[in-house]
Amino acid sequence: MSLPHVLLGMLAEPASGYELKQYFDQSVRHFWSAELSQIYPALTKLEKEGLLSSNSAPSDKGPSRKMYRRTAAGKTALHDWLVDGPQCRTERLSYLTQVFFLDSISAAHRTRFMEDLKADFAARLQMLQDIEQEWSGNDPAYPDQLDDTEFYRQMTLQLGLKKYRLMVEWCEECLGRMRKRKT
Amino acid sequence: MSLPHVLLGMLAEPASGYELKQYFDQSVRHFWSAELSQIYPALTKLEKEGLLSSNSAPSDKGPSRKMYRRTAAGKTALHDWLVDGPQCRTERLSYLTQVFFLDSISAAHRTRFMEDLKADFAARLQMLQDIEQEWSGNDPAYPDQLDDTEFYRQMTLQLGLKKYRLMVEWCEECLGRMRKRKT
DNA sequence: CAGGTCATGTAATAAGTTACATGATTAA
DNA sequence: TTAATCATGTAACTTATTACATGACCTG
Repeated sequence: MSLPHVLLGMLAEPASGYELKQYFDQSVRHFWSAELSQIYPALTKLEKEGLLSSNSAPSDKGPSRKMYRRTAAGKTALHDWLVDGPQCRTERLSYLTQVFFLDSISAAHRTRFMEDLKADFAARLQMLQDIEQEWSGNDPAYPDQLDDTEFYRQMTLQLGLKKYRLMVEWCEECLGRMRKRKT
Repeated sequence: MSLPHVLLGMLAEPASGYELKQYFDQSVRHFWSAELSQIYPALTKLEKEGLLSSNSAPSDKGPSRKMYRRTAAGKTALHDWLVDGPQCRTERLSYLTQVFFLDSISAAHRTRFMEDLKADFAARLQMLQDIEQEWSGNDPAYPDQLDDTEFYRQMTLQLGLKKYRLMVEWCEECLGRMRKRKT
């Protein structure tokens, strides 16, 4: 039950469903995502529950948009969700189940697998590094003098960077250990 | 579409649905899980597709069990899944979306949140450390002289250990940075 | 006027969780 | 005999993905 809360969080400023999808793709992409076909019904439901209100508004480009804003009840719901403490659902990492059964394929295929995995993590790391470079370059307050809103967002970016660095490192270690065994 | 493949992977040795659930809870719990209500239909479907076969067999304790075994086609399906390369689905980490919006609550609540998060990661780390200690204590081959099957399983354990250590470290860093800002 | 992007939705399917239902066997 | 564990399943619901449908507006 997180998507509704993420939407409530993003609606500190009024926005349309279409815009919210863009926020997803720009800012939280490395730890959450949602399709438009999931966002629109979720917004409708939140409005029905009184956590959001909406009105039609003209757009700069294109047809008129349905702008949603958070109600007082919506703000409370967001607050409650956060104060309730961390939500750690069970992670599901397909690629780790694959590593777990990696003995089922040939040594050559295994090496290939771990190299592909490393490349994938390296690419994700690069994306986050680009974001950080841009952010730190444009904002002298980066990272510890940022205002609260940006400070906590930076914390999630920092974790992403650390994590993907670790993933790449782990892949390299694995490849090294695998090489040693072969000889 | 991973659960069927995980089941195929686990069925290197014949097992019942009930046993497979126990394997889930014992071995891959930190990166995959499944309920019995999901496992049973999945097994039925895999049998219908010819990737598994089954027969009834008496149990040591309790009623008779339906033992599944992997067919040749099942082994091929597992092989293909692995050779096809790493499956990196989009991760969904609720707690990171919460951190992202942490500016919405009071400083005291934020600190509390990060401390709870740290405690959660620390507990998970402890569990994995216990597993490692037992394993390395009982098996002189640990970790680099293990046979292939166990070697690749150990790699997933190693990543878990690294990752949760990093998570705890990140929480501590965050708490430190938050403290500095307050003054 | 054709193709792109802006904009909002529905339908069908897949994946996963929670609750419910049933019954055998065993240990206290 | 009664509670726990062993054992298999169904039903209802939630969450998420993919495909489909529609139409406005803008640029070349």
